[in-house]
Amino acid sequence: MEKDKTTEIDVSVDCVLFGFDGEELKVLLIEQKNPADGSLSKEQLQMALPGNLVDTEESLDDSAARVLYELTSLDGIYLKQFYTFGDPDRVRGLKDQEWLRNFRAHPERRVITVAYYSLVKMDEYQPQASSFAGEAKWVEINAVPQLAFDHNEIVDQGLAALREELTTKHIGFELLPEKFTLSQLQLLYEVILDKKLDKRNFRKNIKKMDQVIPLDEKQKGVLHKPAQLFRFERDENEEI
Amino acid sequence: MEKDKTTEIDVSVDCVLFGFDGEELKVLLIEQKNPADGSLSKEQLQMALPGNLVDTEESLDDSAARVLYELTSLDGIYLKQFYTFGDPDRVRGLKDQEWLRNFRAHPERRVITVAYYSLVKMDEYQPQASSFAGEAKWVEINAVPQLAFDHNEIVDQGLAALREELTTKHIGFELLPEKFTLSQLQLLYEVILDKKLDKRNFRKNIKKMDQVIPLDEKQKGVLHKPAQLFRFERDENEEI
DNA sequence: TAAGTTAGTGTATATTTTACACTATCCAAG
DNA sequence: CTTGGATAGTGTAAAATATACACTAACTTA
Repeated sequence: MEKDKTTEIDVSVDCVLFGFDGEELKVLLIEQKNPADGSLSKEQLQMALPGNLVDTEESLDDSAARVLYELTSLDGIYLKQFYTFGDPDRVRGLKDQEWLRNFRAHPERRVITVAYYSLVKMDEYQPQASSFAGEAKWVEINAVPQLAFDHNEIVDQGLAALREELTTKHIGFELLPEKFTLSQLQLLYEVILDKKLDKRNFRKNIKKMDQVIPLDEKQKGVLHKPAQLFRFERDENEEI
Repeated sequence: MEKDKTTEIDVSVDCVLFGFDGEELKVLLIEQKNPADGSLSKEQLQMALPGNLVDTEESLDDSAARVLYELTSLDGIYLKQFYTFGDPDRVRGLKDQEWLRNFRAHPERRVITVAYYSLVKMDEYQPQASSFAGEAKWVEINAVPQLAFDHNEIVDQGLAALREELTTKHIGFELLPEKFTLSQLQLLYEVILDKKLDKRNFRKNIKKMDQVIPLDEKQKGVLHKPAQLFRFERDENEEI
């Protein structure tokens, strides 16, 4: 009698894509270009995280990678599941947000979303004419507007997860160009953690991890003492 | 054209229920009593984690609490989401496990599961004639047999999450009776972390958290020096 | 009252974290 | 070619934290 049950629930993934432009930490958000019914004024337009329904034969990780790829054409990017959001009314029944529901889910069904965050080198990123029917924009993390659904909460938790992972596993390199200086790296840490760090202590810490490798090369064309360049070497046993 | 999509995916929750009997760390597993078709020999019987499909109007957290309640009649228990497992074939298509699918999902649909772990005081636990059609058993964590689906992986990751949370947030008290001695608490830590701890250092650590409150009461009826009893006081800003 | 058993306690050492300031090197401008 | 502006790069002392370690106290039972 319990046989052949199904749930009336849709499953999506959402990605909190972090990027760093050398100064500020940003999040990639998408925006509806032309609301289908024209009923939304400029003010009512809301941005949202890139996300999509999970395909029937696709793992959650693959689905998140697909969302990321469709948006950025980037592949092999650091991508990590951090939480699943599943309140019954987190998506359904929000009158203002018809346009978003249109490409996300059946209007009668609730949707739970498995959230990932991802670190993208902004210089490699190519905005893509979207399968999301929206325009992608980098938004400074402290200037994220009110988003659709519960996406503000997802961004907040994603940032918390990023901070945690940055301090314990030092994943920050993923956001920098191939060759970087220690000052650039420090600035990245400071921006993500939102606090100043001590230069000498920071360098001590970084140098005792042996994934940071000095190159035979210095910064060029700067109007001050040029810094040593470094590259990051991934751990053997690490997946992406 | 992307409108009215739905996913062909079922959503369940699974709970890794940890219990401590004063000596060993245990996990609650359920076992099928009478395979419907009688085709499964003793050897083929597999145990599984308690879990269930998420109801249409129920949040994921509520769903996990319900599974826990249906199994133990316990309420207000520490319960934490730790990961969502969603490989396309993690449930569907496993021939040996028809009986489990019978009460879990439609045989044609894949199911993703949001995994929670939970800490249960074993002395308060009352095994319940099950809505799971199976018998519940506490199994020592190091003696967990091969389980159904990907449930061994879920147990492993649940244990890892428990360890993490124990060391950072000291949630272990949830597993002990109301009044406990520091030796009992230390043993609990040792069993979960699977390593010996230094008695004096452990006590120093515990005593500098001010959630552990000494009572005016000592152990009775033991054949050695009776220990001071303590109780745990929850943080103000903590949810369950 | 002696033997068995676990409770309970402090100190010295090692390790990790923090705080802190000056010299070096490049570029551009005068 | 000298000076000023800018960031790079470096070491040490003090504080805080973590570790290692062994004996006395209190109860029960024989």
